[in-house]
Amino acid sequence: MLDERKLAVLRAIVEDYVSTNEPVGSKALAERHNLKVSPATVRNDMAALEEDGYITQPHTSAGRVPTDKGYRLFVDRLSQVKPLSGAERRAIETFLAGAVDLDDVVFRTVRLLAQLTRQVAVVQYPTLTRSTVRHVELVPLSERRVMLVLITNTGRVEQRVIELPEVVEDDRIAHLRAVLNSCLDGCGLSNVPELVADLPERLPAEDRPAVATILSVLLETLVERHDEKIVFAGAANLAGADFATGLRDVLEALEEQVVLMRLLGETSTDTPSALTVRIGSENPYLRGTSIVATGYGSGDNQLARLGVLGPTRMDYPVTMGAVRAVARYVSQILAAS
Amino acid sequence: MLDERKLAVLRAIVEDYVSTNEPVGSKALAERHNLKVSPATVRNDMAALEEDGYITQPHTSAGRVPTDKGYRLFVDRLSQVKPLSGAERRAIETFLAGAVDLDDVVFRTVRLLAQLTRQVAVVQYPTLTRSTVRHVELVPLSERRVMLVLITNTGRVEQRVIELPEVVEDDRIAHLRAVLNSCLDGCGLSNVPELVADLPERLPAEDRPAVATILSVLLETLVERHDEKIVFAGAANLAGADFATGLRDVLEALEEQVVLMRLLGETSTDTPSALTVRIGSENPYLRGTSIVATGYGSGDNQLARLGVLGPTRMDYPVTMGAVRAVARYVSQILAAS
DNA sequence: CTTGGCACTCGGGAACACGGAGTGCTAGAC
DNA sequence: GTCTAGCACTCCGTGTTCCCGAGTGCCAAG
Repeated sequence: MLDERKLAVLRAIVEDYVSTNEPVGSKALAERHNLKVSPATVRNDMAALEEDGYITQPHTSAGRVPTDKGYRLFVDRLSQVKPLSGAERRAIETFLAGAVDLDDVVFRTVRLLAQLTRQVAVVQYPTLTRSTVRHVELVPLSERRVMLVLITNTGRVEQRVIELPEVVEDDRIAHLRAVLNSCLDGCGLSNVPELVADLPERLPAEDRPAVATILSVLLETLVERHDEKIVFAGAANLAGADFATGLRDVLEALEEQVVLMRLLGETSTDTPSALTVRIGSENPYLRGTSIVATGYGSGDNQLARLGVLGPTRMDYPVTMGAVRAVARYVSQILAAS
Repeated sequence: MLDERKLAVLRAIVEDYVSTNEPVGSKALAERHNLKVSPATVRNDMAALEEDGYITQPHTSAGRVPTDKGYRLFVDRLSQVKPLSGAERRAIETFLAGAVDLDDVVFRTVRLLAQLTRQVAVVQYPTLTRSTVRHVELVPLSERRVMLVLITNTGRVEQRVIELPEVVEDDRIAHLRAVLNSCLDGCGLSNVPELVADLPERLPAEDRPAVATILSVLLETLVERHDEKIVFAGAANLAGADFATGLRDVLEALEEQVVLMRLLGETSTDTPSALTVRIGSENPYLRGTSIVATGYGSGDNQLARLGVLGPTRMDYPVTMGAVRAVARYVSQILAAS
């Protein structure tokens, strides 16, 4: 059905359309890519490709434009991920290496990815659920208030101010901190609830109200944000492109954590480190956009996802190369810290 | 020069233009606002206003549009800040009260302000420089690494992982923590450098390398971010409006912390809690946009600034009301925590 | 000083023509 | 059977013209 040459024609159409943003016609195609055949032949192939739904024409007597299905075939079979240049790689490395804390890593990553791809970059914060407790800190602030600080092995820090039901002396707090740490240190966050379940019973009765309050806040902290935080950058890159769905919808989705989450995470397949590409109508919301995403984190310990979002008419090989490279580097950085 | 009626005409022009987005003509003006005079008279007044540069006409034989100077006069003398409705006030209160930590307060504030004004909201994080140390924490992570956590009275938390030059035992760390806290607790951040200056000398010689490392990181933390962090929300609200300078520039500025900082902060007058309005060309960058901003924080202790950014053609009274109200509420929330 | 009248000016939309790029089809060449 | 050349056809987009209407500026009268 689709012989070699038809595939070559499709590839050429995608490439030309992506770079020129204009429907591509048979004549220009036969010239620019040396297909060794005449425009008429190309036309026949195009007719076949259109028949099968890979391309379409905006109007009679205009050139052809790839459909979502066409892009899909292109991504799956006709293109190779394009590796970054040496200069780009070095730039990534030095830029990410300068980060001082987790926030900074995420911030720099998203900026970098946006700049590299000239699209909107999206990065999910490393999930708490799969990480482990590195340290729990209780800081007395005043007689009735303590601050709970939870530090994970990914460098994430969560803090809460807790209003205690009664006055608790500082050395009791210190003791409780020691108990908590001995109990939780190094444990996976998802195990925390069961690990602290019997804690009140193992402590003096007079401490129980305070302990209960603290634990409830701790548990709340764990469930509340576990993988919700997402940041984006590069919105300015949307200004030029025109979206089927309207710019407004895209901007709204970007600020809606939940939607963004779905777009990025929906595709957590069994191999999360693989590149995921979702094209146009394959997306749950935002039908007019494409998303190139992947997981990051070292090896088996996948932390979260990152990727870029852009118009379906994007340069997939380059974008995929950038996403993959950035994911690798940020994984390295996080593993090292 | 500008009698009562001319001012009324200017006010009417601004109001009509803001609500309709179309140049307003003499006839419509005389009808809609009951000015008790004929269109011809209004035309004479308009000619005078144009002569003085308060309004302009896009083309001959089109209606008039306010200039930046016209908006300025409107804001300064012709309008009153419009207070929020009771329902809006209650909504603000409950929405902000639900915040769990500083990040959350800032996040909710910026979302709220964007939604309330249907513009882009911008909020600067409470500055470190004017706040005080609430607690310093040193958490041993491994033999050669500790985490430094700095908690301020505004609820801000900064943390850094520090690589020590040599192995330091845990009880030395604990001692150092105690010393640091007794030395810094409650002190203004700007005083920290001098307060820790002689610290190495007051400690055993063997600790000095480690202390020096830790202090240098601490000082770095203080200067690095002191008032740079700014977040925005509501970019989707830009989709409809058209900017003189082009949407792309606005989006770029929003992601450039430095530019945003200048836009928001340039106007730190001697009374920072006052509403600041910058109209169009009065802005350093982004000539085509207006900014309504104010400081927040309780009374004399101004923490940072917040505001909204939109097209010069915006509803100033309403926007100013919303900005002022949100600033007040967030000040309350922060003072209480 | 205000008002009604009037001539003038443009901007923008509708109608129209036209050139060009691109297509589909068919008949002939390899 | 597959490729190629030629040809008629179809629209898109652009440029042109025309016209209407909203709005103005000016003038003379109340």
